[in-house]
Amino acid sequence: MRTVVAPPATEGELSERANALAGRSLAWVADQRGIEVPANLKRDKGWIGQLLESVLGATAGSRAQPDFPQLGIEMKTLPVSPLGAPRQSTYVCTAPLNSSVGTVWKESWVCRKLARVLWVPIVGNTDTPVGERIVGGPLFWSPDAEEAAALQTDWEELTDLIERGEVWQIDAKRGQYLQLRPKGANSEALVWTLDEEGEWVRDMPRGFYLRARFTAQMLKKHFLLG
DNA sequence: GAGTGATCATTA
DNA sequence: TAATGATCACTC
Repeated sequence: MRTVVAPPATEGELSERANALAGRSLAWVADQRGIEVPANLKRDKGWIGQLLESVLGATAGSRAQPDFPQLGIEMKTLPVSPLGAPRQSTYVCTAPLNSSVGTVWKESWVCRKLARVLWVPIVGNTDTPVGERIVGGPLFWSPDAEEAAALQTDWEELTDLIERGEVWQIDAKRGQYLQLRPKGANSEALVWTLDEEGEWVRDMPRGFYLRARFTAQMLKKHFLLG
């Protein structure tokens, strides 16, 4: 059995661990943990994220909590091209379609999840073998006033529609930076939600995602200021 | 090529 | 079933 890496006690310690991985290949990182590198991610879509969680000492599991509960930090890998451009949108959290709570931005899952994030860029293209992709320099991030305001605007628009029972007419085109997309095992997956008339109906589970243009701007700011 | 909608694995 | 980790794959 593999040993478990103890959670970092401080953000500084987490930063040290993350920086120690910068420049390393995923094959090297996986070898540290005695983990095999899959030929492709077709059936292991979350492999990179779970590998990094394992090596950094994040709490394993799929609980609705930050990866580092004591530090209040969420870790996310970010696939980027060799030029540094994000290749995909980033999943934030599940959208609550059936709960009557959290209608205030500051208390929302999105706001709390993004309050403090450790971004770990993974450099490579789709055709780059998984093991040859390189871990980039970590970025500890919190949204600035501008970013927070933009996210809040998008979140409020989407949340308002959910509350009005109009989830069925939301598609991924809404939202400047934050979008709502299907997030289930497949298109057949169902969850309970309320329609316009307050009747319980079944619909697709959804999740909030950050558009690539948002993370691209974020990296650009960091690059220019750093 | 970008972006949306679909999908895969695992754990609680 | 619902949450986590995301990328795949098809359409435009």
